[in-house]
Amino acid sequence: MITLVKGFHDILPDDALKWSFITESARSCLRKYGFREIITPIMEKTDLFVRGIGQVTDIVEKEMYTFQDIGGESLSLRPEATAGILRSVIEHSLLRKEPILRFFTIGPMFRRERPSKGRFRQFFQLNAEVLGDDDPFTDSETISCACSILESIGAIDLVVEINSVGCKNCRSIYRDELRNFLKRHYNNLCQDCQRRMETNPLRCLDCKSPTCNEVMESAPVITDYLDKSCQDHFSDVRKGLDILDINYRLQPKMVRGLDYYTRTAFEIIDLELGHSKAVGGGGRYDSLISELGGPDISGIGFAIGLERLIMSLRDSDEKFSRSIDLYVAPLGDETRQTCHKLVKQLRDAGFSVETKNTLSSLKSHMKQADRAGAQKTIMMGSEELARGAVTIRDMVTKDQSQVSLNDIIIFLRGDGD
RNA sequence: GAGAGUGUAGCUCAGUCGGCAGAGCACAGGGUUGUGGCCCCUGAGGUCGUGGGUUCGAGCCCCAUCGCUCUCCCCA
Repeated sequence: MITLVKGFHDILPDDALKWSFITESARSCLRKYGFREIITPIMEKTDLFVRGIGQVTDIVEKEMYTFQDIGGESLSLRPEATAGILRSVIEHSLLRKEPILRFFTIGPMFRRERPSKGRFRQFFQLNAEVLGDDDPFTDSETISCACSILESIGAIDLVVEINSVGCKNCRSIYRDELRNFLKRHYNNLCQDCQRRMETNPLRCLDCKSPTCNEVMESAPVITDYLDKSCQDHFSDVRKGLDILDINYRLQPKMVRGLDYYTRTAFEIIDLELGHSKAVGGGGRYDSLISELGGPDISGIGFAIGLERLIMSLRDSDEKFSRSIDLYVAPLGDETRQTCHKLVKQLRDAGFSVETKNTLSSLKSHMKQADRAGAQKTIMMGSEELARGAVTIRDMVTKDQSQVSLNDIIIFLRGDGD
């Protein structure tokens, strides 16, 4: 038997119902916020991610699916969506057609991490980006959009953790301060942090090693090093969140896994799901667009992982039960041709229809109709065939009617919606 | 990468002291010659993860190996 690739997973039909519920809820929510869908390839040139995400991030260092194409070019499966969207926007000069863009995409991302509950190597993300608008209210509006999406699929107890990681200037001042601090505590740091101290000191802040944690208690925090404009921006974002009644708390030590974030950074945590696990996160990026060759404008975006949301939905919910309009049960060999045709006519008329072509007993047809969640079952045996009629059974009320072949569609439409 | 757990029917899992391979659910047929869900009966379904060893005899004991799950970690 050939099995799944480790860390990859199938979405089987029962879960696929939840999947479409989530993506459809999200789409309708995103449309309300003015986002339009964009679909970019799952593979890009490796350099896009190296330049976009940052060379020394964990993702680029050891988690990308990177390989050499036959032509010798290095390609990678996308570990996140933003870089690809920006590449596309820049490549097609979309920002010349309109100054502000709101795009979203839903699709698979790939990271070669260790799989665990709700964490996979191929995972689906919903990703939304606002480009060309750095007003603080755009930040709070975007965060509010992310919360709305989660609420539309049933999340009740959300809290937004928010921080400002500053612009390039204040961050470089802070980074030096932090590095000085880390040097003084070098011996108490874990190996990773000793290395990260030079390459990417901010990552030390959310190191989970207990000793590092202790050290970090007294570390300087970024919010004390923000310049005037970053401070103002951050405080206006918070004002926006207050206006929109969004439940948030400040998290001065939060940093993101990707290097490109500046100023606003946030994670959304579903307290209901427990484990203080983030169901989404994102932030603002001031220079990413220009670094990728686009105009010097700012953007903000967020990502929501879908697997955990699917897990949080209940199987028993009626929304996720199998259902079709009609089941057609031909009884006896002589009715099969007429039924074969009838099924096609019903489908052409817009009904979802199942049947079983193999000759079988009525009992077996009924079981199949029940399993398929048919609203009505249409039966035809030799008697009905002779009269040019069918028997239609309502599977809920058990009422049965004799209906002439010519009147079936009228009967079904008059009876239903 | 570190730690722990677990592999037996399609699924969830029992399997006592080493002695014929089991249950529930699901599936198929019947009870009901043309009526689903509930009930009853019957049936089909197994390389006990894999390879070796001990033994008259191994699902069970020993060794090796592989897979999966969870935790740490990292994130979304």
